[in-house]
This record gives sequence, C-alpha cells and structure tokens, in this order.
Amino acid sequence: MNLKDYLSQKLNQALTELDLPSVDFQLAPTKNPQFGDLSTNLALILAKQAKQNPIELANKLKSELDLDNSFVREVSVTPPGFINFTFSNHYLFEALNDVLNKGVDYGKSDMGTGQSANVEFVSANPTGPLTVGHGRQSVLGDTVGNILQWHGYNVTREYYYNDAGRQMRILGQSVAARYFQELGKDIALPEDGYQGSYIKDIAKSIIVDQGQELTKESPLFRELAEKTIFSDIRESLKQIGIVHDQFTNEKTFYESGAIDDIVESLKKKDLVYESEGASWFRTTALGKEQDRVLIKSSGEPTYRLPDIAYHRNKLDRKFDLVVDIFGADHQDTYPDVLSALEALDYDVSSIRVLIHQFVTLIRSGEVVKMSTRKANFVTLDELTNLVGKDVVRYFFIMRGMNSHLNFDLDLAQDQSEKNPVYYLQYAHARIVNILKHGEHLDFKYSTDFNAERLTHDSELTLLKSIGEFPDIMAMALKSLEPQLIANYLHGLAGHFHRFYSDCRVITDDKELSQARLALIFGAKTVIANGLSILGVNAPDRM
RNA sequence: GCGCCCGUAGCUCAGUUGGAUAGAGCGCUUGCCUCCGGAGCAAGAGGUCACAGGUUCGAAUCCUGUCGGGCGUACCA
Repeated sequence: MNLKDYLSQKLNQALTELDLPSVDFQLAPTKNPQFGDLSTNLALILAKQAKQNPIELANKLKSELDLDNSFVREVSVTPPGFINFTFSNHYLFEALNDVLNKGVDYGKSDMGTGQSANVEFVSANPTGPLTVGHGRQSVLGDTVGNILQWHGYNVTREYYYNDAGRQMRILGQSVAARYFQELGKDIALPEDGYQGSYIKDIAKSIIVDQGQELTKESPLFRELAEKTIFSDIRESLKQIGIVHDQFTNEKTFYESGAIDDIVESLKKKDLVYESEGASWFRTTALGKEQDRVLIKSSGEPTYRLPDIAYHRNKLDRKFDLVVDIFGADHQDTYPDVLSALEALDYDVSSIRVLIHQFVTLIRSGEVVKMSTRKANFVTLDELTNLVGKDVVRYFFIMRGMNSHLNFDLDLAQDQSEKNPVYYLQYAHARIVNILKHGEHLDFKYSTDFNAERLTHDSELTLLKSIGEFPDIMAMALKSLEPQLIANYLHGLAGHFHRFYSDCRVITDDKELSQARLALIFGAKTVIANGLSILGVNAPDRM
C-alpha cells in the first residue's frame, strides 16, 4: 500500500466531508524530521478561497481525518498551516519486507510494460573519435534507456548517422591527402580537412592493405576511413558499457525514396517553394520566424530534410515512445522537424526531445574549444583509460543535463580518487563484507526477523530512505532525468554510512543482529538496483 | 539584435509541479580505528542563491528588467 495515495485519498475525503472544494495539493517528504515524514500544504492553498485562517483550517482537516494508526503514528499542524504526518514504524517495517521480497525487482513498475521505446543518442558522424563531449550524451542516452527498461519498456537504442554528406566527403579527401603525402607526393589537405593524427594512421594502413596505386578519386579512402572510425567509436562506447541495437544510415532514406516523398507531400500542402535555386520549407506558415532551406541550390538536401524522413520512419515503426537526445546545438532544429511531421498529419505526441548542454573542457586553466576537424579534443577513450568506466558514467550522470558543466582535465584524475561514485560503491562493499562477517560467525541474513528491534534514529532514517526508492524511480521515468537517481543514491549511501558508525550489526544480541542484517540487506539491494540503472558496477570488494 | 540554456560556498555542482533553518564533494581547521573495511563518521570555518523590481501566507525556484557566460540564429550537422 502506497502511503501517499492512501493519505491523499483520505485528505480528499475530508474535503468532501467539510464541504470544501477539491484542489491540487502537494504531499511531499519533509526536510526536517521535526515535521514528521510527509507534509501537505493543503490548508495553505485552500485558505484563501475558503476565507479561513490556514491553521484553523488545517486543524479542522486534521480532526476530520480518520487514519489507520498502523500507517500513521502522528498528525500535527504547524505554522503557517502545514499538516504533517509521521509514519508508524509498522509501516516502515512493511516497506523493508517489500524490498526483501522483491530483491532485484524492488522499485520496478509496470508503467511501460508492453510498450516499446526508441532512444536515439550519440549519432555522431564517423569523422573522428568520440570526445569527452560525446561522453555526456552517450551516458545520458544509455541511462535513459535503462530507466525505461526498468519500468518495463522494450527499448531500442539507436544510432543515426550520415555517411554521404559533406563532412564525410572531406574526411575522404583528408585521408587521400595523407595517403599521397605518405607516398612522398605534395598534396595539401583540403581547406576544411581533418587534421587529427588518426587520419594519417588510416592512410598508412590503406597503403599496407590496398597498395600504393589508388587514385585520388578512389571511394576507398572515405569508405575505409568510415569503417575504421566507426569500429573505434563502437569500441569506445563498449568500454563504458554502451551497445546500440540499431544503426540507421541517412542514406537509406534517399534510396527508399522517402526523401523525395517528403518533399512531394510538403509541396502538396504548399509548404515548399523555389527561390534562388533552392527549395525552401515554408515554416513561417507554421508559425516560425523564418523559412528554411530544404534542398540547397547544389541539389543536396540540408540535414533538415533527411531528419524529417528519419523521424517519420521512427513514427512509422510504431514506437510508443520516441526519445531524441540532442546537444544544445540542435535546439533550433527539431521544432522544424516536428512541424513538418505535424503538417503531414503525424501525431508527434510520442516524441520526447531531451536537450543537454555542452561540456566545457578546461586544460591548464584554459578553456579548450573542441573541434574534431582541428583535432583539438580529448577523446572519450583517454578519459575512460584515465579514470575507468564507473567514474566516467557517474561523472556525466550526476549533473543535470541542463547544467553547463566544466570539465577540468587536470583535475579529472585527482578528483577521480575522491569521486562520489566510490562513496556508493564503498557502501555496497561494506555491506557485503558485514554479511560475510556475519555468516562466518553463524549469523545469516534471513527474512525471518523481528523488525520491532529497529529503533535507533539511524536505523529508521535508513529504513525510510530505502522505502523512497520506488518513488524516485517513478519520478525518473516521468522526467527522464537520471541525476535524480544519482542524488538519491548518494543520500541513501550517506544514511547507511551513518548507521554503520552508530550501530554495530553483528552483536551478542542475536535478535537485534538479525534485524540489522535484514536492514543492511535491504540497503544493499537498493544500492545495487540503483547502480545497475546508472550502468555502474556494485562491487563486493574494492 | 532575436531565440534557448545557465549564473547558488574559494572550486565543481545538487536543490523537480513555489514550502519550514539553502546542501554535497573537493580544498581548509579539528576530533574518531585493541572492535563488522578510515574509499568512512563527527564537528568547524566558508553564502547579498549575479543584480533590481514584482506576484504570494511563503521565492534559489514563477514574472519583468539589467549585467555576465554557453549554444543557436547557415544553401554546416
């Protein structure tokens, strides 16, 4: 039984009894234990329209409530008019039993059961290695996928790329230039060429594998560069536990005729016109500031057009939920894609777009402007090799996606030794160790224990925290903001560490020891479940 | 110029439908292992929540303006 639901039901009943209007109120955990565990602002909100003093109103509501005291031990009213509820210990013990019974499933819901979701993320074109900038989106997308799976969604992780555009053409030319340079010919990099040393490596391996007779126009330069770089990208992702289920190439939408079809359909709606040799999308007719080019005067579509085709394709695949993870640089473009689809009579309500801000890289106290083309970047691999998968994942997920975070490379290693992720992992390892220690002394964790023996503040605080996990996961599903989980776990680990220093688990008091073993087993379960959603290891030893 | 995001402790950042005394880590000061792991715990110093107005019983949170930063504002993606 969810206590929140129970209480809001009871409060609504009280409103009816008192002939008061029903209103949207809050029922939230308190920050300060002196106000109990849950508190509501109901009386405060109602005071004005009921034309009553909020405290008097709160007291009336309080006396109208008929609460089961096996759930709620105490109800109080505090200024300026909050009604506060304190859990009964019995309720907390029920929550603990719930964790122990459900184990690895504790905190799951069936809100997504039977539904499919597509999460598109990374989607970097294979022009160079992934950078720490890509790391943020990679971890964010994968974790959002985990959250959806946790609630029962059948999740497809998708990577969308374009191997036929301008970027890739320049990539091929860059490799060709290095190839001929290696062979002693004086051919300059193209003006916007890729300057990274990986281009030379690719050129060298082409000399080894394909010989020295390739012509400047050979498609092999671009094709082999793509193949090599893509395999590096996949490996970089794999290093931090990320595997995509599907790779979708923009090119397929040209070949299938989808691109032409989009243009034709938009033309029929009079949303496309020709001007200065280009085809324009009449977005002003859809309430936008300015029209946008769909097909350049060169005959090449802009990225917008295949994006529309791609999203139509995703809608045609009938996912119940389509999540796009974009960097802040795409902020302006997805609304056009959505309006195009709406203009084509598609329902876009299943599309959720998550925009994340960029990582600012700082090296030697200076901001580094990252550019793949100019080879001014720190790769994701370098970071992973430096601090390891768990730190990389936790570092990128512990901050909100809207924060413009600064990443100081010089501090990365230093900070990694103090990284908050170890705080969580250490709590887990500590618990495992206590359980082992207990078994050694013939104290074995069992679901048969007397919860009434848990009376210490540290025990009850830990217990409450454990019980909040399902709520946190429901919030994470609603907001798709993984840092909620990281914040919660940090708090939970803190409650455990405090409990640990206040209370000894294995003692001469067998009954108490059994109860505490059950408590820490519950804590371990939640930490492990939470970390698994973040894609972070929960080690038995560190 | 216009649009989106942001401005919270020395530094990096939490603070989620507006709630009670604004938090954590790092760094700094000081205590705590004969005892389940000290990668921990406890305590201290450190704040005009950029600034100015407004809404409200109540604002870091919502609104307006100013200042500062990031990203867009391409026939790049």
